[in-house]
Amino acid sequence: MGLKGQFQNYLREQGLKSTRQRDIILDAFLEAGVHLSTEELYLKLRPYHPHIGYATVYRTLKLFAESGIAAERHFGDGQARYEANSEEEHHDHLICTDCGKIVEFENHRIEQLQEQVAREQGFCITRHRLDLYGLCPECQT
Amino acid sequence: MGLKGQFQNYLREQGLKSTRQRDIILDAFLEAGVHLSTEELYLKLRPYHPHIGYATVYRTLKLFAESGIAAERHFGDGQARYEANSEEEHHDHLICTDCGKIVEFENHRIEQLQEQVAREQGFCITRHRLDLYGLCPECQT
DNA sequence: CCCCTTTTGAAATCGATTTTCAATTTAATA
DNA sequence: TATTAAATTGAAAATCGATTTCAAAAGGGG
Repeated sequence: MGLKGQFQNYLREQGLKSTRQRDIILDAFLEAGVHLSTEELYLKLRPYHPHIGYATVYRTLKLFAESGIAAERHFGDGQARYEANSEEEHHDHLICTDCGKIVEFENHRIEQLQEQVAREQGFCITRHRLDLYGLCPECQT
Repeated sequence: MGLKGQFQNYLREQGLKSTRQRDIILDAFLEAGVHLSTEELYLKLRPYHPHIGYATVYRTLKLFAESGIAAERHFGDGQARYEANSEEEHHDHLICTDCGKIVEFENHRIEQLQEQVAREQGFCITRHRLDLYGLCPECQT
């Protein structure tokens, strides 16, 4: 099942309603790719759907996060960003501190080591974040 | 040289002044251990030094970060936190999502793998953050 | 001590986030 | 299909932490 179905399920389970706005916002969100802020998504929508308010975009993104189809992230620029949780697979980020480019990666061995570290401390991990900040190839003068 | 000396050096180099407030705030900061927010440090100081304003604490913590003796961190609760940079050694965090407890750890192998991943993408890493969120032993019912 | 620069503290401002509230929409039920 | 209760919407207001302003105070070299 895709993220759209997953979201519909969540709405049903919670007794929430499926609305035109939520459909539009979800489509735009998925289409946009990753790492949109509330404001960016709002501005992207406005030309086509000027009737959709900022508060609705804000609330809908929160709802995406609650439903598990998206995750809220903070990359240090003071704005929350959301990324779609494409089934199962998790990814971490390489962030260029010069141009802001974000590259995703995955490394199973690192994840294993994280589990091991947590186990040693008696922790049970539910999620993690690993961000590597530096310069991308283009920005290394 | 300790962090205090390092900070005094920084002030001298930059032509900034050493003040009573900065000394008091630095002492309280170092004594408190890690991970204080501006507000927490301000409240901690207030009973003993009611004359020190919030803005001064705020500015002084920023200054600690600039001088390199502290680092600004965000753990997702919307508040910036500062931790002392005890010489050289870097550490990552295990964060309990229930009680908020923060445990530090270090794993050289993970750092090596991070370097490797970055190299593969052509990135040159300057810093990273690795936070593991989950339940601490006490909070696992 | 003088003077210039930096710092301080209270209050104002800022920008993002979150809430409020009346009007509207959804969807279950009759 | 009409009714109705509950959820949603959008604009505006409120909130929250972070940051700046500005006049008064303090540091520190000469």
